[in-house]
Amino acid sequence: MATIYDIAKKANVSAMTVSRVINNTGRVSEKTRDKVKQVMEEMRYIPNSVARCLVTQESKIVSLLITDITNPFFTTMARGAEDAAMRHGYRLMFGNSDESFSKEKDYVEMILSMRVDGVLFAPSGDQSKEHLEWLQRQNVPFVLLDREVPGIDCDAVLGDSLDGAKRMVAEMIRYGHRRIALVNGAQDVSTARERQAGYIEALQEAGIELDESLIMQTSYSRVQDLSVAHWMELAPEARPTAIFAANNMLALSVLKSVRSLGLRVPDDLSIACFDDFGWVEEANPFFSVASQPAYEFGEQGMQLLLDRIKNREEQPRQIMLPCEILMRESVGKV
Amino acid sequence: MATIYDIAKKANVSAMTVSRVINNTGRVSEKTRDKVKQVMEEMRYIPNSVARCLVTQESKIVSLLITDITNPFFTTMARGAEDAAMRHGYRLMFGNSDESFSKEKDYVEMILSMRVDGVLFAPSGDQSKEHLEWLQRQNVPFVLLDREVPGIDCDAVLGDSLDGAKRMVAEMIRYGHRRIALVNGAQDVSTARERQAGYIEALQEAGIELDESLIMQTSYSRVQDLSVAHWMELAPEARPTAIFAANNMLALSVLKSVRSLGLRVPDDLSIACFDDFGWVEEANPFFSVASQPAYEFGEQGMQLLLDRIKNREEQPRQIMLPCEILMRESVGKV
DNA sequence: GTGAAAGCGCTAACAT
DNA sequence: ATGTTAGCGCTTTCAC
Repeated sequence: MATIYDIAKKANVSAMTVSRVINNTGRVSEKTRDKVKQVMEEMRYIPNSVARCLVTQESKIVSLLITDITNPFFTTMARGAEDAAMRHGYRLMFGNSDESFSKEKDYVEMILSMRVDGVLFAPSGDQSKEHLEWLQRQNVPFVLLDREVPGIDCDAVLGDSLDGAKRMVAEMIRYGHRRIALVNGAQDVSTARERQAGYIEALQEAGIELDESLIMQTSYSRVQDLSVAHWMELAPEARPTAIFAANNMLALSVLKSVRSLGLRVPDDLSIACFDDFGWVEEANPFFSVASQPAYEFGEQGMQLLLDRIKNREEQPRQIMLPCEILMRESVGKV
Repeated sequence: MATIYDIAKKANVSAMTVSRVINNTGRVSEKTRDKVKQVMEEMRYIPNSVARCLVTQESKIVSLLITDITNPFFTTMARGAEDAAMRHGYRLMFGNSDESFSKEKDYVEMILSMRVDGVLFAPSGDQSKEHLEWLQRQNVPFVLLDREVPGIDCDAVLGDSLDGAKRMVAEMIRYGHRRIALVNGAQDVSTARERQAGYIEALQEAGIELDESLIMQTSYSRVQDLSVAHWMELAPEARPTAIFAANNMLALSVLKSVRSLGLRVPDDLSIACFDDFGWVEEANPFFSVASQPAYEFGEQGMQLLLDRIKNREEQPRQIMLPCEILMRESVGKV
């Protein structure tokens, strides 16, 4: 590939002049500029951002690390982050940790060694603290998305998981459900803890006694073999009439299991969950959800990150985005 | 951040020795190696891949450019590509062109200037030729995914769009449908042309006359305002009893429009489409689809790409992946 | 087994 | 308005 020296030689100027033309910096005469531009066209010159990054110490690239690229909540978030980055002249590099600590580590290593300017980080869990401290030590700005990490005080865009879960469960209670099961993500993820707390508060306020056996701890990632059979085989009075899933992927796993038992939703069992299904839900409104503004998560997170890159000394800012309770077909009255 | 010189100084060796330790290349005595490793730990050294890339002229990064990050077909493909890349010691950089020529151009520029080792490229349409020729001129290896581009002879992983569409439409005919509408992507995308050809062949073989007014040309990207009202308002004998959507996103748009008209699927109208919905469909089997092995698209595409990076002179290879017809609830018998 | 020198492609700082 | 020099952090080559 052509370098600025190739251009310089052919245009009879110095490399520095070529650099000035490329970056629109410093004074270059109209005539020289045109000549250089013409030669760049001819030789199909493309600036080497690797070399540029090495000297300027900035890449104009920010990284977005999400935990599940097949989850519409995260891909919609990615779209928001992408649009905001582009608007400000930054390029976005996606990474997908797949809810896995070790894949997350791989991506953090890549991010660090590539010297990106900042990271939008949806942590896989509390252990991500290690990775975040790594970023801090290397002085790489980051913003947490969707999930907090205990012990890390930083910029973040979070949803109100406690409130959302509480309101959704309260709504199910209003529909007449008294035995509501919870299928939760792993306890080392902040949103899972908060959604469980919201679930418990809603039950308490309705005077319903908490039944620990109706809580299933699993994982936000695609769970292939999730089964609710042990609940559905209970005696009628012990059997849950509704299940609250702590995220959308879990709701799909629950639905799969329910369907495989030959049961219908909502006739035999109601299902609600956190996070919606983006485009799918819009066309095929089925699940009752506590919906979070995914696009805004990405957009506002990117805004925080770019601010932080400009000014590293500011106080950390936390943004909490509200969620909306949408009751749809999947929850029936008892 | 620490450099190899910082390490070298502290370990009382030369930078070259540090480099040897990092890369496990050349002979370094046990003692020196241990010492260097220890200092690297202490100083939390992270290699600067930007500097390394500048000298070695390779980044060990490949790029995956998809056209819709919210489409499960492409995100599943991304997972396949990611897994295959990781297995071979490459990092993956995602890009999302959003079915837009100009966003695609931005990403191609970034890819070129970052000097990635290769590109897995799902083109936005025939005009992508310009971008691909750009890559060719700069000698960047690439593999086409899902869509061909006329005039570009290269490695590719494609689905059998013609066959899939033909079989799906034939199946709908077998269900008793005679008036089947087609909601298609843009004509400048190879899969849209082929799916239309398959649709037409199936009708011909069944002796059904083609009615041009039952073909709608739109775009694969999320179409907010797609309406099928003009068809549904036709006299009963002219009205389609089924709609074949050329991809999954279009099927959702169709469903949305159908629902807004107060019609039920499949009772009032049947819907089928190309590509399935991944995880959603698995739990909630509704759409009849011509399903493509999305994960394998990514996986095999990455394999082709890494082969190509190793050996640039080989003949171009094309892989055609079969698709599977899955009849589900959304198509009823007439 | 280890080190010194040169250079990857670019830009910042300082000439002219 | 344009050019020269130096150096970003690393590896390649060659010398010891």
